[in-house]
Amino acid sequence: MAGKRERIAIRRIENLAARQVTFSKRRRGLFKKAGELSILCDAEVGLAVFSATGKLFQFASSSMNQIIDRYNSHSKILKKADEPSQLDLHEDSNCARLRDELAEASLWLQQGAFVVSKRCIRQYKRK
Amino acid sequence: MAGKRERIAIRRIENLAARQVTFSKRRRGLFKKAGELSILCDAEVGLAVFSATGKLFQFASSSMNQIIDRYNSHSKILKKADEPSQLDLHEDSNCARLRDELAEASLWLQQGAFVVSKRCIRQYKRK
DNA sequence: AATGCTATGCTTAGAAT
DNA sequence: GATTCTAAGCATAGCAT
Repeated sequence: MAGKRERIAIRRIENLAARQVTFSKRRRGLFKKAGELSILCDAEVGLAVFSATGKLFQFASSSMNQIIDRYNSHSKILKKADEPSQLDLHEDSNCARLRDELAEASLWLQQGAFVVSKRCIRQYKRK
Repeated sequence: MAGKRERIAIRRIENLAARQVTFSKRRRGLFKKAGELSILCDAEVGLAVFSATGKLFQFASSSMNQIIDRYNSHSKILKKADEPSQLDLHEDSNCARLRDELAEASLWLQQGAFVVSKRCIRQYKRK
């Protein structure tokens, strides 16, 4: 009845059912630990997990977009710290990123059977 | 001599030295678990941690850029993970969610000395 | 700041539901 | 495919170095 447990090797679990169960259990454990680390140590944590079947699971102590932006700026600054006109190099990518985000948000809303309200747009434009 | 251990509450550790030690230990544990999950379950895992002092630690089972790209193409389309409540999972409405994202993107651009172009807004409204 | 120790709490493999 | 149960295996809090 009770499972007698042995240590497992860290390699791909071949049995599909066992792999799925382990994925479910360990994923929950990982997300819990990520949340605990962010709270205990005042850290910003972002975690994205894609299952073998392509499903996305995510955790973000703040918001994932904020973390990705911070990651990108961190990486770029590290890579191009000696680059004099750094901001200029980012213009196109920043604009493209924004358009992508707007497009994604729009798609998200459409699939949620919503339409972006004109009031949201007006509020946004006033900022 | 041996530390008698009690369960700890999950809240910010006030003592700086203790917080740093815990950050170091738990961060290692978290990265180890992330790697194990990716191998055992054939999952793609990306993890970014910013310490309270702004230092970046990252893990990616493939490459972080690849994971971010995959995230961007999935995040707004697929349903969220089963992760127990974090800030960005509980917006009251999709409208608020969108507005926050737009504000975030706008802030990002402003920090890069940009203003959101009106053309971006018009493109967005047409969708 | 990082590492070793060890008792204790937490995670989870395996089996059953 | 998720959840429950139990016993092992693991992670780690508190100290000491």
